[in-house]
Amino acid sequence: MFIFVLIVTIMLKAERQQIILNEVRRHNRVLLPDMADLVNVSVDTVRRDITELHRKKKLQKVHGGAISLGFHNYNYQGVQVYSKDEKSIICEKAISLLRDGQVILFTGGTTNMEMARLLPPNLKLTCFTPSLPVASQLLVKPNVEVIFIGGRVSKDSQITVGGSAIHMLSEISVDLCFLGTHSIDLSHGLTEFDWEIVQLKKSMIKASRKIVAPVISEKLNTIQRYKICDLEDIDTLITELDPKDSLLGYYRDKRFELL
Amino acid sequence: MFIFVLIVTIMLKAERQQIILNEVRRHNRVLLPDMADLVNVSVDTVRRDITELHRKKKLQKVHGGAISLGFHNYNYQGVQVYSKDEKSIICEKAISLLRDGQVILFTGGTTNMEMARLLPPNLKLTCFTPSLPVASQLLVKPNVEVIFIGGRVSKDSQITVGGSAIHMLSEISVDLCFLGTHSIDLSHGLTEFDWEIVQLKKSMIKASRKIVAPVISEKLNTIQRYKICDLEDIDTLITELDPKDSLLGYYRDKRFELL
DNA sequence: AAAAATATTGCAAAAAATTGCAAACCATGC
DNA sequence: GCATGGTTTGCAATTTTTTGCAATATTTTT
Repeated sequence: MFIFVLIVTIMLKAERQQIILNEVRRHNRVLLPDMADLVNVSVDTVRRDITELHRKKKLQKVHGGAISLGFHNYNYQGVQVYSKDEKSIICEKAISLLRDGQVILFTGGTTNMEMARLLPPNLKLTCFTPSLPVASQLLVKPNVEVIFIGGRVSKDSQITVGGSAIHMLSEISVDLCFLGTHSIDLSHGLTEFDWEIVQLKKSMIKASRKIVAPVISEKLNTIQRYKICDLEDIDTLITELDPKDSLLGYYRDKRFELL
Repeated sequence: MFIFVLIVTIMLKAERQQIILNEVRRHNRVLLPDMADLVNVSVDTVRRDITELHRKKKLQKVHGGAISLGFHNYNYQGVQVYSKDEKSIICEKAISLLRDGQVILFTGGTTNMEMARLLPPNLKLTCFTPSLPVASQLLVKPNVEVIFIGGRVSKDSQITVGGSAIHMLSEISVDLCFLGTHSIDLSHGLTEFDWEIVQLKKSMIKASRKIVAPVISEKLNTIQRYKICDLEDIDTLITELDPKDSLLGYYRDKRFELL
């Protein structure tokens, strides 16, 4: 004998959209398949619902689901005037250094932001950063815990600087620091044009066991006003060039690793 | 032997509509065929009844049935069109409270974000916030100094939470706090569904001399799981409604200011 | 560069809405 | 009683909406 118990909860479209909207409001970010499961319809239908709610300005439709209107995501498309290839090569090399469970420190800058964007979603990390754009990129990675270094935010760079940030850095110790920089030079080391950011980066160096500097070759052999550290202070230099490239000449004599 | 018992209750139209209306109020939503079954008429008739009740604004007619007006609160067509206007009305009132030189604390949420976006460019403020979206809006204001409250960032809300943030808050004291909230109720006060955010907001209240709560009327008389504070703890309640609006009834008896 | 996930589009079946219409019903007044 | 005009109700034909599916692009991830 078979007993079929079929429980079909018929749901109105309006009701369904209400549930989706509540879920978005509550979690700020929902995935399409989750919603389809929740309200028991196909993903196509949920997609259509989300599209409709998007048209009505009740939420923001994004690839893979929806986010609440208040949820700001930095899309620095404009910044990508840089050759994307060089940057992704560097990021790829940098990401290959990462292992599950590590605690990482990211400075600001477009390279670090791109790197955060390219992090594989399965990588489990704890990331500290004083950069708003970097943080917002990291936030969409499901397995990354983000800890923001607070303090006064510099308008230009969208990085927290100043005593409070430096104090917070003095209390942490991380495995790896990806140190973005504006200029690098054989004799002058790493330099920057903003005094406050230099102070911050000095603290970051102190807080990190290993320093990795991703540097686009354009920045090689340029100098800015203020010094962050010597070449000797960094452990790994990453460029998009072949390590045998002539541009890297004297850098090879240094003790750090060249990728 | 068959016994047919046919009970036909002859029903007046008004009576029928009252039953439908009660059913809607009780269940928040009804399906058209169910109603036809309940009141023993064709679906066409019920449809006509619902259309009529919809015209009279007693319920909301939707495809396949009807939903109660209270239920979809902040969802439905008419409401959401105004949603942005409501928010700007609130923001305008809130911004009118600000003076040059003040030190302000913004929580997260869409209202605070919108408010940050609408700040007049000439206003000179120092703003603390644990919210990434709010911070990024504040950053484009030339005369606003932004200080970010650091700590672990909650993925859902893009707000820093946890001990570090609370500690940082314990060291500051500001003039005004714009306290966003999910729900407000006469007897339950301000409530929220996320425990960590509640803790954070409690700290924010302690750090502020004056508490202003901008609340869209949709959120009035709703309750969430965890309590932030009593109504008595806030100094000003801002809604988009006219202070004489009946919805605000008992709120007028409270000691705080109503805008 | 390949693979996986997500979007888009067109389509068809089912459900629901609309429309026109006629029968039934009600209240008047003759 | 009976005719008149108005309302209500159910029915059927037609149109619209909703929904899932499949084939095809596009985006994201590996």
